[in-house]
This record gives sequence, C-alpha cells and structure tokens, in this order.
Amino acid sequence: MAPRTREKSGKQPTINDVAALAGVSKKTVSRVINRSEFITDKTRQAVEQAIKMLGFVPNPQARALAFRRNFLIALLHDNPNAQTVLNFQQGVLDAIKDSDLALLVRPVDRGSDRMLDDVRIFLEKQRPIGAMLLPPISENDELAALCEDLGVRYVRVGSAQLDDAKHCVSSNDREVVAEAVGKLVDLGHRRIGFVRGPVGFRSAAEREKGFHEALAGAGLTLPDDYSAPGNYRYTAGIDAGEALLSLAEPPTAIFCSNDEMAAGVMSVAYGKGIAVPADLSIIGFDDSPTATHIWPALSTVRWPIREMGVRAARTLVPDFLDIGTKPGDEANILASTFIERQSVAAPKRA
Amino acid sequence: MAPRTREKSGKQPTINDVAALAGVSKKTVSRVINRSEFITDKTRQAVEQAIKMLGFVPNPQARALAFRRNFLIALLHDNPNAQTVLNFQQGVLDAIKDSDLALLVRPVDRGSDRMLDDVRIFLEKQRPIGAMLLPPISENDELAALCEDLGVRYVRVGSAQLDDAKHCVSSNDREVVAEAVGKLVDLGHRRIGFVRGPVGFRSAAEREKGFHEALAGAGLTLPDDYSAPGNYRYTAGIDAGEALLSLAEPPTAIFCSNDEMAAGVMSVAYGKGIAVPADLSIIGFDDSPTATHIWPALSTVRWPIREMGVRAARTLVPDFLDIGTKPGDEANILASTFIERQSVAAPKRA
DNA sequence: CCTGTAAGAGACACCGGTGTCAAAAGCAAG
DNA sequence: CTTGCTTTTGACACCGGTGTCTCTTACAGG
Repeated sequence: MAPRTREKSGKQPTINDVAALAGVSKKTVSRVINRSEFITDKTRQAVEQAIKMLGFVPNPQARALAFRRNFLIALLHDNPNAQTVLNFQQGVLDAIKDSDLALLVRPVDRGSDRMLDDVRIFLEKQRPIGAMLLPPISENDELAALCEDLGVRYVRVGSAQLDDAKHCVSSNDREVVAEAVGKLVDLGHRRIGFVRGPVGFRSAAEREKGFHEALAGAGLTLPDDYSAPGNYRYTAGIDAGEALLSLAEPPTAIFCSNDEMAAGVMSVAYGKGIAVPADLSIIGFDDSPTATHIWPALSTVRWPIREMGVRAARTLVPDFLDIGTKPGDEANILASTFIERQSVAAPKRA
Repeated sequence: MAPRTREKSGKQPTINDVAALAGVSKKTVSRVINRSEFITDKTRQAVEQAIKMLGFVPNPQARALAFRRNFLIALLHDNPNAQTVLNFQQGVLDAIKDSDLALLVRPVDRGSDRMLDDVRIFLEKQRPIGAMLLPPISENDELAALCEDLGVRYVRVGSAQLDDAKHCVSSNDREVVAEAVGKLVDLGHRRIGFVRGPVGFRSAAEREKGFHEALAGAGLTLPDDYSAPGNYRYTAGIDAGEALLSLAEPPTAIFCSNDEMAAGVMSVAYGKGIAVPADLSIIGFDDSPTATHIWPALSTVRWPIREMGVRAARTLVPDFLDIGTKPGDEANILASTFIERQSVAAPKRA
C-alpha cells in the first residue's frame, strides 16, 4: 500500500538519496521537508516525487541534532488511576498526531527522596522540548522549578490553576462538586457526610472546598464526625464507611472524594444492610471504570481528561502544532461534568 | 545535590567541553563513556572528573546518529485494561532503568483499517530498536511480519506462545484457569457456567480451554446454555448474568473470562436477590482494580504482568541490558496465580 | 642503549540532517 | 542585449557524538 520502490535492503534511504534521485542538492530537499517558501513548484514536486519513490522518512535523530532541539515531549506521572493516565495520554497523542513530535512517558515515584534527581537525570538525558506534569506530582513546585531551571517547558495539570495560565491546564472541580452536592440538598438531604482525600493534595482540597461551598449555600453545617479522612484508596473508603455509618445518627448521603473510596463506603453499606440509594445516597469523583462496575452504578464527577491532554499539548508546544488560533493567554479551565447514575435518591422521610 | 559547577547558561556541555577540560581528545572521552578497555586508569579518572565537574550528559540524538541506531524501544498496545498497560510499562522501565534506553509508548487503534500503515509510519519515523506488542494486538501476525520486514525486533506478549520463543513472553493462563475451576469442583460445584471472551482472541480461547480441561478432568459436561458469549465488557457480563441466572436450573458457580464481566454477573445476581457467594460463586480473570472494589471481593486470576514487562524487555534487547545470564532460548512462560477472595464458597446442598 | 611490540591516545572522516552565505537564475526595466 | 534586483539553489561548515586508522608511548628483551 505504502508507495515504495525501495528494495528490501534493510537500509533507510537518506536525504542524499532523495537529492540524487531528484537531481537537486540535499539542502533543497531539506527545504521541501521543512516547507520553506522559497522554492519553485516544479522543484518541490520533483523532490516530493523522489521522496515518495524512495519512501524516505527523515531521520529524527539527525534532525534533532541539526536543529539543536529534539522533537520529544514528556509525560510525567505518578498516578494511582491508570485509566486517567491513559486517557490523558490519548489526548496528547490526538493533539500531536500530525506533528513531528513523539511522546515519552515516564512514571515517577513520588515517594522516593531521589525523585527530583531522577527526573533531572531523565530530563537532561532526553532533553524533551517540554514536560507535562499530571496530578498529583503537578502540585510539586520544586518539579516545576526544575523544569524552569533546565530550560524545559512545562505544563501542570490540576484541579485548579496552580501557576500562570501558560503553565496550567485545569478543570473546575470545585464548582462541579458544589453542583453535585447541591443536587443532594435539592433532593432533601440534610445530613450529608464527606470522605476527604489525602492531606496536601490540591485535588482533595478543591473537592473539599466545593463541598463546603454547597453546604454553606444551603445553610447547612458539617458536624465534625461527618467528615472522615481518606487517601483515595478503596480501604480508606471502608474505614470511612465504618465510621460514618456507625454513628447514632448517620448521614443520609455521603460525598466521597473519589470513586474508589465511594466503592468502599458502598460495600460497608451493603454489609450493614443499608440500601443504596434508598437509605443512603453516595457520590464519587473521577468516573473511573469502577463507577459503572459496582451496583448500583455510582453518581460521580467526570473530568475531561482526554480533552485536557489535548489542551496541555497545545499549551506546551503551540509552535509545533498547526493551531489556527494560538491558545495563548486564555486560561485553560475545562469543564467537569456531574454524572447522575443510580446511587443517588431522595432521603426517606424520617 | 547533583555535582555541577556549570553556570546556569542554559546550554548543555558537550563532549568537546569535557575533552578540553580533561586535556584529552574527544575520542578519549567517548572511550570513557562507552567503557572501552584500552584506557589507563589515570586518563579515565581525569575524564570522569571532568564529566562530573561539568555535569556532562551525552546527547542521545548525537549518539544515535553516530551509532546508526537509536536507543528507543516501543510499546504498542490497544488494551481495554489501562492498569495492565501501566503495570507492564512499569516492568519494562524496571528492566531498562540502568541502561541508555528510553521507552516510547504508542497506543494503536485495532479497529482502524489504517492500523498497519499507522504502525509502519510510526516505526519508520522513530526507528526503535524493537517493539513490544501487548495483547490483543500481539496476536496480529501481520503486525509481527511488519516488524520483521522493517528490521525492528519484536516481542509478542500473550497468554500462550504465539511464535518462536525468542519473540514471545506469555503466561500459563490455561493451567491456572483449570486450577481455579478445579477448586470449584473440589468445593462440590457441579453446575458451573462459563462467560466467554471475545471471539478470535487468543486470551479468550486459552481461558476457555482451561475451563473445559477442568470440567473434563472432573467428568463434567457443559450444557450449551451454560456458556454465554462475552466481549470482556461489563455490559456483556450483565447480559450473560441475565441469561445464565434466568435458567430453570441455574449454575451454582460461574467462571467469567475477565473481571469486568464478573462484576456484571455479580450485579445481576444482586438484582435478583441471589447471594454471592452463598447461592452463587463467581470467579473472574485479570485481578483488575475492579476485583477488589466490588463486594464481595472477586476471586480471580492474576497474571504477572509487571514481571512480563521485565522479561519482555530482556528478551527484546538483552544486548543493551547488563544481563548476567542471557535469557536466550528458554521459553518465557511466567506463572499466573489464582487469587482466592470472598466470591467463592461451597454450593448449598440442593 | 637499542629494537620490537602492544597498549593507549589522537586526527580525521562520517552519521543525516540544517544554517549561512554566496552564486546562479529569473525577470523587469533601460 | 545589458543592468540591477529579487528569488531560488547550492557549497560548505556544523550539530555532538563514534569508527577507523595512524601515531605515540611504555616496556620487555637482546
């Protein structure tokens, strides 16, 4: 299918082969490849035909060397949620599909004290044009400073603006959490519990803020024992569920800072014979696969992660992507969505 | 922390800078970098010190060009299970950590009819040393042929040997499924249902074979209506659950070809008031996060995916990794494990 | 002390592209 | 047909490493 006369010699044709075949200098071929404007149509066509005949593909290493810049962008993550990483990655790939860029993916061990050095070595070795930082490591200011220091562009992805607009892509989690909790209030819930995310995570803080906003808006208060600690893990959901559902006057609805913890709370409810959603409404966050794999399916908040990947790439390397309107200075705040499923209902009349 | 006197000029030091500082030729520096043996300790130390002083990191693009070979390996996948991809990827990174290699990750759209051309373009452009193919695309013989044709090494990851040993890393899924189903039999189950994987997938075929082996070993037969079709999706599990659990004489245990379908079956059981595991035992496959996020937690089969990533990398590029014993010709068949959780129990006496 | 040999180090070309600048070509005006 | 200018093309150096081959140097043996 691919146009190629190249014999199966195993060797790639080079720019010199193309130049020889087209009867021009290699510099002229280079001009065609790079879409220089100072070239006659006739020459361009001759070169393009030679390129096609030989199945020539420019060697990215050689280009990188000559350009004094390579064509790599890096994705750094330390994410417990694999689906999120992969979706984001897919968005980035959507964005760079027709460019010369390639994507390096690099997991980072947030826990390790050598983390910064590891990343430094990686960046110095690979010298990507830019790096995209996924939460939670996007919240690490030292990491951003490191990129800055090394002259590597960066974009931080998060649940709120963490930095200047040109270094940020985020979603409006706080608002959407407030909206979701508002729905609980509208249904008549007055005793609403909360399962927190891990301490020090911006995403957790944003979700908590949104929760408090909604409560305040409805004139409700959150008793101390209605707020349980968590760490985004399923087991934390179990613990939180045990704590909240063992109260003398348990909540009729619980907002959990992510889906996994919501699944944990739900399994506790199930064990205690508390029916969801009849006796207890539950809302999660992430719209992870788990959300639809449990019963009843979980109402949750979906953040536009793939779209954020696209936007992050465009923000990072607009000059390498053929973008009509430079995204430039507009703030990259994308909309999350509250997804209503079966885990929410009006409370029983007490 | 990193040893560096380099002023913040933004420019990387080159091999020439090191050579000048150490008072040797750049070729000598090159010898030190590449651990040539024909060098005196004194010279080597002088060079190493200069490297440290400057914080020199060899430019991988320049090396790639001079070596006529780059230092990239590619991971091609089209996997519905994000966790699997990420775990495998982590294994690969474990294996190449101390090497000069970097990993390119490339999702592939199995459905697209341009898939082969897309991959061809990717491989021609990036020219990785080798490619690792994850299931299900690892089962595509055309893809393997393409790699062969382009002179790109490849390793196919699967649930059974798909090719010569040197191109394969697999797990013994069939045996472990047989073991798992054997446990059901040992517990006293006689009416055991099966939810199939998608048609044409080797992984699905292996799991089905293992199931039939176990039944045959126990002298049991599988009624036609005890085998439901599936496609590895949650919704297929719902359909299968509806079909199997509406039978006049429903199975007392169901083996599902993956966890998501098992979750689907479980939710149907829940809806019908069938208690798991008291009235129905369920086993899944994959040990995906879902398996522990549902209630009761799912007994399942875990395949050693991270370890397979390590092995795949070693099989692909043994010459780039400092491996004591070349894995060479030994077959790369790793052991999956049956994980017992709460979704399995003895059947009630009928 | 001289010679022969092998180990160690260097000079130079080269990998496959791009930047720079000068030369060639095209074209309008004189 | 020149001239003078602009557009198009090419020659050559260079990016930062490695391969090859040659030249030194050190040291053992005569």
